[in-house]
Amino acid sequence: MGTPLAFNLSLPEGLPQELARGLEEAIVFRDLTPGERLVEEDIASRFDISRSPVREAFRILETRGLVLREARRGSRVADLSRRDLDEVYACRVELEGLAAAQAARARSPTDLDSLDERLEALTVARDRASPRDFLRASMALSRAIHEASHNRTLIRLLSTLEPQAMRYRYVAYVRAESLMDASLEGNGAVAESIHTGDCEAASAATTRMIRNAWAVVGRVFDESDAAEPPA
Amino acid sequence: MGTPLAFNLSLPEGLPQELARGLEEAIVFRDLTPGERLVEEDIASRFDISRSPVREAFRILETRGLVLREARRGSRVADLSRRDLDEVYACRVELEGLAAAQAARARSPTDLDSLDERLEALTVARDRASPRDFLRASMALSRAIHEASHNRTLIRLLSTLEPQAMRYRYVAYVRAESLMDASLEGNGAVAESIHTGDCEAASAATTRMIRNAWAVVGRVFDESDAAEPPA
DNA sequence: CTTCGGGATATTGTATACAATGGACCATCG
DNA sequence: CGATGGTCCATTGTATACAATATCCCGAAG
Repeated sequence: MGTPLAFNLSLPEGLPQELARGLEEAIVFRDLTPGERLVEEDIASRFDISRSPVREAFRILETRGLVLREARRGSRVADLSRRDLDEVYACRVELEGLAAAQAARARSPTDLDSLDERLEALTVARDRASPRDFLRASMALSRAIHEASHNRTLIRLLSTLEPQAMRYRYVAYVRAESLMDASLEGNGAVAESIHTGDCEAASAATTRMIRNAWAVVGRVFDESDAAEPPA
Repeated sequence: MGTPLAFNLSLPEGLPQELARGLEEAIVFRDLTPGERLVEEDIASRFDISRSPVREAFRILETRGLVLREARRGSRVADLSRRDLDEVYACRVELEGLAAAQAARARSPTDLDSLDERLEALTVARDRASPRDFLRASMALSRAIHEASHNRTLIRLLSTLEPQAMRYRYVAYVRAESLMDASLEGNGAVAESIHTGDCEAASAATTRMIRNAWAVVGRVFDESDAAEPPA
């Protein structure tokens, strides 16, 4: 297990949200390991806050599939498994494809600027060859695409699905940094289609990219032992 | 506005979940009207409980798109709009299609029994010509299909999407009861494909059914003034 | 040696108390 | 008469206290 929870709480967006963001990063980057128990009082005292915002943060993470809560039995970090990976990617293919198509149709000039900006940042992160930075940049770009769809319901669904996917991507990027190149290339193609306004192309480029990532990330996952065997 | 919150709390599944279920029905069936403010203390005192479980219930409903929460400004029932309707249905086409396809592949004998049972119940509800009963039965059938996919991530996503759709379906069924016939027929076709195990057919039947419903429900919605004009 | 039961303990679920903030109302001033 | 500022109040956000329950440990019985 990694560094235990070394982040600070600012509060521009509410304590629970801020805490959830920190815990989410800790889970994605494996500072909190799969299956690890999360005790409300522990987290609360660690950040010198009460259990109320901690509970709310746990609920947020539960809707993102990162934390499992069982009534009166406590919470724990969700396990990683090949089955879960397949579930997440099957959903991503559909929803990301839809997001790209709608983004290509509904995009605004502001959206395109945001897209270009974040694609540039992704390139920079790739050159730094840091899986963490690359993933963060990739997450930001994805969100920009989702926003460009101007479909708030879709954005809501994707915001609860993407963090779950990030965990598998992180495992894969650490073991095979070259994967970042493929991701960068795929995202470039998607961005271009969105610029053009070609819905079909945007959707096709996206589903192709994600299906490809699915295959590779899945292979790397099977070769690693990132999964926690059920105790 | 309708009967204000006339349901009781049993507690087989936790107080917040039970409360959320009741409030969800109240919102779907318009006992709580779009835009209506939801004050934690009011609900709490009405059911003789404290604000804690009420807050948790609100959060659950927020993830289902039924309640909007703004920091320190309180919660209110989400508005209905043509735009929101289109957003929800665009997502449903993709996710329900995927669920049907995976159900056709992964179904177990138990799943098929459950499917038949609920399809039968749907027929009965149609004959009763009660939009409420029909919707409840329809929701149960949908869930059975989702469960049959054995894709927990997909189930999670759909459980946060479907309640939002129910609101629009309710409005439409009240104004045009004949819509229930179309729904029954569509669901029959889907169930048959799942029985057969034909993924393609199951997916196609589902997307066809939902796209058709989208068109009709949208038309009825436009003709009604179910939407709350932004104050 | 294993199994069953009972009590202690750790942890969550709920209730209540307190703090902080946003909005409304009203008076005053330009 | 309209704008501006200040005070009050309604409501949420956070903290703390209390209740309930699942789990673990240990001892006794088979």
